[in-house]
Amino acid sequence: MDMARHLITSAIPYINGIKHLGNLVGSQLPADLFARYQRGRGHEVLFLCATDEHGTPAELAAAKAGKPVPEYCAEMHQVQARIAEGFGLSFDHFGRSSSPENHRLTQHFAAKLYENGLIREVSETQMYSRADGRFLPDRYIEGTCPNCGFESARGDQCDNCTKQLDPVDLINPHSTISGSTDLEMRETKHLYLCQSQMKDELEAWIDSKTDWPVLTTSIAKKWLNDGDGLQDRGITRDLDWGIPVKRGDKDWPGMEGKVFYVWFDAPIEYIACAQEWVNAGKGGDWARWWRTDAGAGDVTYTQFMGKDNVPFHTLSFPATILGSGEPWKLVDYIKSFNYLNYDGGQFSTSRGRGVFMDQALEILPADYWRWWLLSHAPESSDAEFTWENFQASVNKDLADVLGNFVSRVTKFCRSKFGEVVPEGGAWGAQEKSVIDELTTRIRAYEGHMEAMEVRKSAGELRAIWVAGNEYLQEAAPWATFKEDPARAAAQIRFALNLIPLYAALSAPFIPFTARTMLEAMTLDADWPGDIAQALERMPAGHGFAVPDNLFAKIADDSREDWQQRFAGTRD
RNA sequence: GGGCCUGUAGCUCAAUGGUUAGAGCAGGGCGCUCAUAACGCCUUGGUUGGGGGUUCGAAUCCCUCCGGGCCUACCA
Repeated sequence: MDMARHLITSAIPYINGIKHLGNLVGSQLPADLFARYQRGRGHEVLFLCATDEHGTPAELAAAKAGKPVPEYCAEMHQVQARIAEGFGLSFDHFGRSSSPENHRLTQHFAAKLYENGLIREVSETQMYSRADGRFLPDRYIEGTCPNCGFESARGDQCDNCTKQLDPVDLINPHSTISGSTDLEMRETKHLYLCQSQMKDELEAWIDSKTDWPVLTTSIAKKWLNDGDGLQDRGITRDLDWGIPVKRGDKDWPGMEGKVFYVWFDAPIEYIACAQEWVNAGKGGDWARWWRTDAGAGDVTYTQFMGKDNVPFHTLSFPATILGSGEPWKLVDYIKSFNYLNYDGGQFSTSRGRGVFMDQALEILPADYWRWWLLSHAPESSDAEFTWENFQASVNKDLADVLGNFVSRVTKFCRSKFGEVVPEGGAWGAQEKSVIDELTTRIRAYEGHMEAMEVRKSAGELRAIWVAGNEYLQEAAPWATFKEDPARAAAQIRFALNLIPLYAALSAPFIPFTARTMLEAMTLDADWPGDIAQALERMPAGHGFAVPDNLFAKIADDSREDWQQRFAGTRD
């Protein structure tokens, strides 16, 4: 097989707090699924993610925690890194958008864009809060809606009547941070990225991507063509914490004290993260992944993200890369996801509603979550987490279909032949028939995984597990053992060999369990090419151990407890 | 307001305009006894949100109405 090279990035999670299961299934988890699959197929993979650390919310969260921003971010990065590890997210590097590498690279891109005439200065007025000592983004200002009278209307939009607002329109405006009404419109100068100049180029590029998910292209087209078309975008902010506005390593006259906007520097971190990966001693050459003049021409680059991130990845970031005039690698495929809702509503951090990543790992192993989330990934529309559905899927798919299969095979063998692959007999028509079915299904599974059809992949994998139980029922080694022990030995040898096969195929979904299965069989993972051959990996005499039950069922009591615990404070 | 997505079995979801709309779960029946009372086989269940249209043929394309969701450029 040709060795391909896959660059894979997950949308980088914001530093402000621990993410919920909806965030996880929208980017990091499917990205990990794809990365593990491509590695399993023997391809070269660079899988990158990072924390997105700049912006107003980070500064406010640090202030609330009573810590300097750099310290707060460093701590939260560690927290997120540990949780990611707990979920088995197999990043080659988990970087930080505040890294020195990203500072240099972001300033470099700004210089190139400036040289190419794609940056202009704009003088504008923005709401300034004297009490808070800072400019406030529109949504940090609340007041009474001039249209409907709603008293908690945000400066960008009224949550009650959904009309778009300008903060100056609000009646009795005040800061949501301090409550202060001491606000004024103050003049400030900012840099804008001239995306509008690149509209045609971007549109032609989007149009060429006919295989992208509708969700991705429809959002991109909307931004390209809505109203007056693609608008130039401010890429600087008046904040303390961020990447100082410079042209390369030179000062930018008139922009002292300002930083780049987080949505300018965050995607650049995808590249800087590869440099961090090298500087951390994990890799030798980042350019062969990112520079088409240094070998990245044969790289396939895939991005994973929730739908809210699509405009930045389809338009702003490509504009940055193309506008630089340098040979950077552009994304080849953007896989986007809808949202996961929680039990009839949205996940809510402020109301403590829904399950967050740290809590999930406290109550159940990562594979339980990975399986449910991936097999219900919100691909075609928003999806919904309910505890009943979660309980049913985990108990049926994992415990009954896969876990019990491994249990019944290994325990039967131990009681009749000992913990060693039995000798005798040969495969017949039944085994041939199973090999044919598995071959068909595994090739279909590979097709779905290549296409990043997550739910279809999960469905096919489950059918592959079911085939093992069907075989046992038909072969009935417990019956043949009485008449023809050699035949039973061949049957159980065949069934035992399904275990490492299943482990290899299942590893992208449930890596921890897959490892347990392989360790019990004392084998390494090996992606099956020829299935008949793959089922000869454990010959007669090969020792194994009966593993503990792979999955515990979720009891009704536990489910009800969790349902209560994570319901949050409703209204 | 505008745009996009979505509505299919009790539940979660499939189905390049082409046989009788399919899976899993749940429900019912039978079988098996190796296994975590697990597994296998069979089976009930549909006016594809409503109405109209195009077509030899519509879940699929068009119009309209109803419901759900998302986005709408200063949260990230």
